[in-house]
Amino acid sequence: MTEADFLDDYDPAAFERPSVTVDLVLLGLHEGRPTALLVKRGQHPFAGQWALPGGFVGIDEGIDEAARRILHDKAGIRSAHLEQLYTFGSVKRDPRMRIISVAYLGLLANDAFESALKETPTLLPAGIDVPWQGEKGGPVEVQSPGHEPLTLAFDHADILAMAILRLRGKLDYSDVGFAWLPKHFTLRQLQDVHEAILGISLNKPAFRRRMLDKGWIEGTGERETGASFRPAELYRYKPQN
Amino acid sequence: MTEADFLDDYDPAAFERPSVTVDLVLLGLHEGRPTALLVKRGQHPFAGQWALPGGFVGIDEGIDEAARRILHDKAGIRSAHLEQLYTFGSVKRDPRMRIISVAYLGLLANDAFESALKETPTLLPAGIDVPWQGEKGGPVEVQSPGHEPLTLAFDHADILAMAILRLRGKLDYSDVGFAWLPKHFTLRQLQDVHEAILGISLNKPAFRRRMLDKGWIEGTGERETGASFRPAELYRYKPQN
DNA sequence: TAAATAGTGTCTTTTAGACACTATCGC
DNA sequence: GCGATAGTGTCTAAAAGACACTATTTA
Repeated sequence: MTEADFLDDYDPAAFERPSVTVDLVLLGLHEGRPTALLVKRGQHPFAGQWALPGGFVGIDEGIDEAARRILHDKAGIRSAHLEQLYTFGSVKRDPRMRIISVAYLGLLANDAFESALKETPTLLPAGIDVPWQGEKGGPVEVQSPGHEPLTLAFDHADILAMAILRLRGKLDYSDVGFAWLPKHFTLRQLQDVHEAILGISLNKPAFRRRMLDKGWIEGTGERETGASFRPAELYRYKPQN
Repeated sequence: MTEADFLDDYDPAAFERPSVTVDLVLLGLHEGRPTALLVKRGQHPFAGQWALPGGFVGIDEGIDEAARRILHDKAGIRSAHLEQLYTFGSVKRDPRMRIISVAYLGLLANDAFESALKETPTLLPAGIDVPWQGEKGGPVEVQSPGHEPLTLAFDHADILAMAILRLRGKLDYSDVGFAWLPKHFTLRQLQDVHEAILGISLNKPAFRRRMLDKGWIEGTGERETGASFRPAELYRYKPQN
């Protein structure tokens, strides 16, 4: 082993180290469409533009742990479906310095989403236009509550687009479709979630068959209340197969 | 904005920074089964055990760039299908210091795989047992060329298991299935690749129909040579849809 | 012509879409 | 009963598995 190899393996101080951050794509279903929670940047670069909430990873903190901490610090949320999305590490992605960012996808149930908005009024619920464009998706458009198009800071538009793609891709072989729903939900609500994520409308009988055949949900025997028409049965997510 | 927020945003020196590395899961099809290229660790920790090839990310180097550099430095390979897999960032994953590692999946065509083995004899081609275990996969067993079970250093067994899962998951909606094949290949070779990755055997007519209907491949009109039986037609991968 | 694999025809099974129909609630 | 939505029956279309059959090459 050469000395260079030795140093490669043993002396990390020989390398200048990048900063590592976590950025969160926090998505909920707001006014019927996928919506992300954004924060406004106060300083340059990208002052005044909207960005994903994020923060530095502490030296004694795992990255998943950091993501949960930032979820709490920036949005006041203690529990959500949180999964790692992708790591963005181009040299120039932050003009100030070298920052490698591990992006996380966070799915917020409606109550968590609304209470985050209420408790942290600086958060912006930005609607996401999800054009169908075949399976592969395409660029997503992010809009202010007044439906004005928004430009995101840094490479955050790429991160957001990747989050939507991931969500779509995992929709029918994982449980992500349930993250936006309360514990008990109707099949129509579940279908609304799928339609919002895919950006298309689905066939009702086929959807019901598919969901029931998967064995992921079970009826509770209870029915929804408050509707001025026939109340639907409430289902619950049944974790294991 | 409080001073703490200001520092959070602007003074990365306030944080001790982790080291960031790239680890490569380099997979080829060797002796009929998925096989990873491993390097032997000379020093503690995990001295004498096998590990994924990896290295530090330079401060002026993007992470994709670092992955390509390490692919070349450690395995002498200049071109391969290389995609980011997942980022591993537990605090204790390296007992010496805080290291966050971005894992990459590299798929090597047969000629690249064999020439890497020849030019870098310290690389070990470790066979991977891929039990079917439903769609979700399970733990993978890694074996030496003599079929002895191997224990991998660090959390590299987890990384490898995730690579296999990724490969399986992407098999029928992406082009990863072609990465292990030469430019021109027979449908039987393509099916062999799929069967090796999935760990099950597939129905021949159904497989052929599916592949041809996808529109991803086209016949070349040429036929394989050297077989002592009816030669199969050679196909090529047709990139765009 | 024998051996071996390439490649196909076709039947069955499964799954998804279409669409109309019935059921059940509040008012 | 009316309006509205829940929930289902059934036909059709598309896709996948099973399996036997034909085709084409070398030796």
